[in-house]
Amino acid sequence: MFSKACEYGIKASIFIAINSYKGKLVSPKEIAKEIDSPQAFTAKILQDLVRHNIINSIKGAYGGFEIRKEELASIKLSQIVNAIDGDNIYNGCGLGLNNCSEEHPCPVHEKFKSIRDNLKYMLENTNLEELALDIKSGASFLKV
Amino acid sequence: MFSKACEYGIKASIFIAINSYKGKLVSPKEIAKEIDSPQAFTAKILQDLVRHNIINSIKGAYGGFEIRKEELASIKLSQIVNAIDGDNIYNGCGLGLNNCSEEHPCPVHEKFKSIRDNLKYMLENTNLEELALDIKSGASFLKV
DNA sequence: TTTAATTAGGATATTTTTATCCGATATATT
DNA sequence: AATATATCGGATAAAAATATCCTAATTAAA
Repeated sequence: MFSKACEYGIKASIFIAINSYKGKLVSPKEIAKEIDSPQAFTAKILQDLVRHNIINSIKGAYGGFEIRKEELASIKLSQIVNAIDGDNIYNGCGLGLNNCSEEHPCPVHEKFKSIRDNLKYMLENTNLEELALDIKSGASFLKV
Repeated sequence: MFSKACEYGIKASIFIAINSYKGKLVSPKEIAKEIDSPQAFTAKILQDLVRHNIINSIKGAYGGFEIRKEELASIKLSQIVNAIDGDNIYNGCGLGLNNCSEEHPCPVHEKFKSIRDNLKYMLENTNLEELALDIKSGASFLKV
């Protein structure tokens, strides 16, 4: 469904969100340990998220990554997915046709429509704050 | 969503299905042209589908690929997807956790559940015959 | 039985994705 | 100003996915 990079990006964002709640900055090292991902590769993804203005980086000593508290509830999963994988997963054709549309549909166009739309709706209506709260309460987990 | 190989596999199967209706065998060359895919790579995928008993090959002169007419309606998209990409797309965790479950869910487990289940249901309840009939009637298209 | 047509399959190449390494740059503290 | 601690970013490596090429094996027809 998503690329490895995107899976790491989502999990990293959630972990950063949890810590930003407490006002704590986190490093790629801590993140990679917590989400069980390769550290250097994860760092690249973090840079990508910074460039897309999804997370914030504080450079230099005592630096790290954070997400501004007031933005936690407004950052949607779709932003992270789109930043890393693009929008093909929820906007593209299921069989890879470039010009698939209602007027010129691929064989699975109708069958995929509701699935794709549900996915899109879900990604656009799930925010980081709710995901972070579930981790904090022990309702969900980032690894193992 | 699916790999390129899987997209080609689905489209190839549909094209073979259409021709098998008429009792006509088709070659990798014809298939690749019709679904707009690289020929040799497509041929590999066809071999894979043969090994999985989804399509049938007739070797030697005047040979080609076919699907037994009586099986057209019973071959499901899920079989093709599973043969080429495995079942991860509709059975695996959205964030790649190995042991994601109701008892130990990833952060998006609940949110993904209905999407994954709908996808699974759709793939398991869509057969090659209906897809082939839509192409034949001009209701859907394999390329461009 | 020879020939031509066709799938099977191994070897290899290319591209993309995933992953690692290291020096440059930035910055808070001493 | 010097130092220690971080992120940034370029170079490179490794693995996986995608794609190509060539020969072997098979088989219908002449």
